Amino acid sequence: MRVSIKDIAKAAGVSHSTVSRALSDSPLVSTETKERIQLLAQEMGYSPDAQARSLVVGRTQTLGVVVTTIVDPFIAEIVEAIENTAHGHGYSVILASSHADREREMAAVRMLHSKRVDGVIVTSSRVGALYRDHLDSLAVPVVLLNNHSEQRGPYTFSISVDNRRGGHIAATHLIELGHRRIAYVRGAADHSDDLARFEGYQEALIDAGISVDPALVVPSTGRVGGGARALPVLLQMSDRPTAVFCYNDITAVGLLRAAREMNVSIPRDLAVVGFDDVPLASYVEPALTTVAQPKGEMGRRAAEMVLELLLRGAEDGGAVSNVVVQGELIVRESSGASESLK
Amino acid sequence: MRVSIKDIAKAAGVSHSTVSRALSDSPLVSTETKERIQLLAQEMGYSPDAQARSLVVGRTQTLGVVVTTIVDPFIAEIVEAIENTAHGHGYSVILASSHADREREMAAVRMLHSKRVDGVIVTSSRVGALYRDHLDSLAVPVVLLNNHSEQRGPYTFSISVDNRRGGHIAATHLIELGHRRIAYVRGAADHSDDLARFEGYQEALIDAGISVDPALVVPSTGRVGGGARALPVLLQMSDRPTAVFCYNDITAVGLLRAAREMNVSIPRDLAVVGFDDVPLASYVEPALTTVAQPKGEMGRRAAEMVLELLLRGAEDGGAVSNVVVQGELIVRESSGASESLK
DNA sequence: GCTATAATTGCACACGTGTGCATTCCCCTG
DNA sequence: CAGGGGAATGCACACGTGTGCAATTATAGC
Repeated sequence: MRVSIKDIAKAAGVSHSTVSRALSDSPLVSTETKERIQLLAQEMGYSPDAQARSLVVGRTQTLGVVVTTIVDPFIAEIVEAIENTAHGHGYSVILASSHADREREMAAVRMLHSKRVDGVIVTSSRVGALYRDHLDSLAVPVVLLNNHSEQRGPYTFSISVDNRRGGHIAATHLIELGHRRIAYVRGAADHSDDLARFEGYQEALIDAGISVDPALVVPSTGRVGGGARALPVLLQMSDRPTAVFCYNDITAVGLLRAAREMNVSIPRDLAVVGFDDVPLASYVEPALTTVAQPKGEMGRRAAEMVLELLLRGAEDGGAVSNVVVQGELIVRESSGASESLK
Repeated sequence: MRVSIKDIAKAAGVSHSTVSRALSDSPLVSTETKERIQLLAQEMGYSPDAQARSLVVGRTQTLGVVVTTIVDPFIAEIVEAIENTAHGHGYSVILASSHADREREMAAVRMLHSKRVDGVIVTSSRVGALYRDHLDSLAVPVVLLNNHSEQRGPYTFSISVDNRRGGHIAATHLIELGHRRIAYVRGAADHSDDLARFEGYQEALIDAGISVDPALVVPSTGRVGGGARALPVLLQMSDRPTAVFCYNDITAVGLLRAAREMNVSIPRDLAVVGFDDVPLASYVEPALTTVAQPKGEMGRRAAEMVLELLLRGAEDGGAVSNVVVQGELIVRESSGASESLK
């Protein structure tokens, strides 16, 4: 049988109130009884019931995390950081995968609501207006990570990477290596991330006095196959590019693989830069130059933001502002020394 | 303000008991009031409090999952499967990372205990006797995934891959390709997984009438660097092996990378087989032949096992037996057509 | 119309914990 | 010695939900 404070109270010959106070180290209990009760609790194998406690104090010390899938190493790293900082503040994490399915996303929110989580973090979801309302109905602070809508509700805040600046950094890197004909392989059609990275790429070219050639922009899918199919398109151009910036690492990896099969030497024939810094990027051959998203930082700051909102009380959230974090260029082999231009 | 069944009761002019029954669709309530109350509940935005409910029914509909780190894609895939089947049965998952740290492992168990999870799944932890006792003190079914101790407590059950058979399959594959001098690169020194795979490897050789040459067994670390360092050792042997079975994929990947730098052609000069089937295995060049652990199946069965134990009642767990799942050989390029022998 | 029975609803308690308030006891001070 | 005050403890209620039992009402059978 599970032991409650009442059992301890009976064993110690005091009321359950005294036990409750003794275990929370209240100054209202004499030192000796406090020690006696604490010892007794340990002997009897007492474990406090978090449910009962949170029922009365109104807090569960629990954060809800909604992901599309935990299998994505990118997301996993964020969740890891969230779990770590949550743990550091005495919070635990309840996980829900949505699989980008509207129905499951709703179910997840309902579940988190019922479990009375103190706050929610949602990663990489395409948060529609409807879903956002649903989130707001939790009446609990919500932090959106890399979401694709800029809206902000009374309870929702966001953290996202500066895609435009990231695109700028990537293109500038190639420009500084001496490239002037730089292609861009796009992501999925309606993706706002893609748009921002593309804009950054264009700005970098303009800043360097290079005119933007629409012919160098090839549409793709954001997946491995898309990257592979993009390479021949680049090679068949009349005035070939000497470098390419890919929407994301996965696209770049597909392109790299195609390059090997077609005997195109990277970076001698074509310099390649990706985006995200997935684990694979450093394992691939040649290792991929990329703009790293600070996943750990994003997870950590998301958790910290929720915790701060919890401290202030949700209604005072006005003082907390959305956060934009910066990506970092990681130079590896695929952008190389650019021998082709020397 | 959050709305409870009492609020609904007041609005409907009935007692809270009737509301409770109406919402759980009890036959004790007339159809019309049932409908009226359900409608009212929806209008008022009612969300049941899972805490309060589980306080009285004694179940939280929650599973605790303890992992070393969620960043490991191997573990992530298992957790994904657990979350999916748990969700399918109306359970949610609370996640705790231990980082292989004894202190955090203990903290995780304490936390799960307080949160009153109905069951626990622990992946890839080196469960010491002390820790096992700690787990048993939860008085809740516990399933250990790929744990390294065979012990079984009153509440603990286990699911693990058949490492011995996996090693046998890997070695047999190489033998069938015509190899007779097959090396084995070991894992970390005290790892029981390594031992079992090694035994399977030896048995396969013996079954094929090939004598086991201790010189062909090289110690390593189970990490990338260890695999890289193992290659020169193999090459410097007087009677060189034509194939090598590595303790795990990571070791094999390190070896592959070293091979590229040393201009050793895989699989022409050396056939390579790994173990685990990490995502990287299919991306690496040449793609790695490996023995896949059925991660999805393991996660799913772990969750199902816990749920079944929950149904039977924990004390009747005697009828549930530990499970051993089989790995599957996935032939890719690194074991190739073995041209070197023709 | 009366009674037996079924249908519907409310009362009261339980789950385990926290906390405001009253109570008791003791010691100190005037 | 009386009174005041502080320290320590218990009482009782609250949190939101489920449920056994009693109470009330409606229905049916005669």
